Amino acid sequence: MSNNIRVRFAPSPTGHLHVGGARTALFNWLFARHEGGTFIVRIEDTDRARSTEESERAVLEDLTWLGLTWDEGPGVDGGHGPYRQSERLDLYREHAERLLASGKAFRCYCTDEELEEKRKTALVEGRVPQYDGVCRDLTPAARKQLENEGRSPVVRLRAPTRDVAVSDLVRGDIEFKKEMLGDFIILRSDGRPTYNFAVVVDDALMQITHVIRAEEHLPNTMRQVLVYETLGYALPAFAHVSLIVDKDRSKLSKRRGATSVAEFRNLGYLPGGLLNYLALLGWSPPDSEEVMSVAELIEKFELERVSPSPAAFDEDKLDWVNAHHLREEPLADVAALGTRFAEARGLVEPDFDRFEAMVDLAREGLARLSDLPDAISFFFDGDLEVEDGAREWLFRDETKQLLASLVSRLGESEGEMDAGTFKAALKAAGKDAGVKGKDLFMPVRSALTGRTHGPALGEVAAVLGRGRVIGRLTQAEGGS
RNA sequence: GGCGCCAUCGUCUAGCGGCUAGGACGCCGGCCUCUCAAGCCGGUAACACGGGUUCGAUUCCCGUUGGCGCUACCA
Repeated sequence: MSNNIRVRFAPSPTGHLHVGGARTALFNWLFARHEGGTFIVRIEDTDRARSTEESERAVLEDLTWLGLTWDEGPGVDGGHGPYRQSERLDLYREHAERLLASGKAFRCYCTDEELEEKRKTALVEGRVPQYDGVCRDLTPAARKQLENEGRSPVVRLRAPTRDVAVSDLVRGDIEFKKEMLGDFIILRSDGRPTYNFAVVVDDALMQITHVIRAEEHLPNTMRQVLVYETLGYALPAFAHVSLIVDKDRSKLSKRRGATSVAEFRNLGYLPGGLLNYLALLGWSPPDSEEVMSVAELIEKFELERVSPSPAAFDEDKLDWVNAHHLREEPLADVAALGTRFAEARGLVEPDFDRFEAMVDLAREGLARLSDLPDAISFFFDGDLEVEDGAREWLFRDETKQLLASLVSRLGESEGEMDAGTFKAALKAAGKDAGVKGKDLFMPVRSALTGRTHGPALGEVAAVLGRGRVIGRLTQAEGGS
């Protein structure tokens, strides 16, 4: 069932899942599903100051809501765990120990202040700030001395000084100059690993074959390649996808609107709609069919068709994609997702079939589920809100007679009232009153829904049911 | 500052040396229709700039400009 392709999504639990992260996760997931590989989720929580369990829960929840389920990760053991970096500390220590023993890494006793001082001086003198290697070849005696001063060392990699070339699946060949970095830290003074070290140890141990991540990590790739090499592990393939930016080309910011998956969920977007839109940001299908189900995305997805340039988030198009999903996804799913939006507005319908029927009629005109309550509120009992435009139709001279005629026509039919019987009665009543077209429909629509816009009238009447229809017509007739 | 990435309609994109530069969102019209949507038809709008390479560049190379990222004991 699965081949040897293994990819991972590695979020740091510092808040809700961002749409950028969601897209990275999506590309990994689609690639894995398309290739029949394994999708792994790994929690990068080595930054203890910012990571919280609550955030981890939130991120995992967001992924689950999107349907991006993992084959290995928190809660799903696949033999390469644990899947939380905070639980893998011994692994990093062992690897660092190994490098220390072979002389490929060394302990550095420089303090933050000393380093900061040197950095400033370098900047002032117009040099590139870089670790100067003072602790590179400390004698055991010198180290003892420094430790006696109470300094706790970090571990630095003895970085090979040479250019590094990487072949990226979406960007082609990239070359990093050797001047770019000095001996960088792999283990902090408290024994926790730095990002670039932990990532490599984890990716190697978890046998990740394709590292698909955001472009912001591109410069890190050089360090990581060096770590792979000194550790003696084989390099994975890299694919750096572009960033999602704002309309004004800057980083996606909160102030401009929703940025997290949770926010989009609350705004009434469907998981399938959001996923579809996100996929279109930086990837294009081989055909020109842009509205796709998850199954179609999996079938069509290829890394070769991922674009290297940053993409701006466009809510208009998201709405358009979501609107399509709203009316094309299974009615039961849409209705189930819509329930909480309706109930939040006090629109509770115990009969799910009837609720489904309402959603079915309303979804034609919706872009998001948050618009659902407004679109179906008139189906519910209680005081019917009547718009000004609707009131005008009700006050017309001919309306009273028309409605009376319709009530009596409806009285002639028996049993269930479906859209067909209602329409037949409507037509007959129209003949009685000598009106047709707009003059026939609008007064009735107004009486039944209190509005001048809405789904097909016959279907609306059927969902309302004979009792409500006659009740509302009678009430409107009396009031007109 | 240094290093790196990116550059086709307002936006998402197709294009992989020869195209009237295609599609989608949006916008503007029209059709359909009881209405709103949807749907259908039509319109609007782009190869950042300058050098090369080539018979021929949107496409390949270099530079400029612009945008973004990295430059932490954050990820």
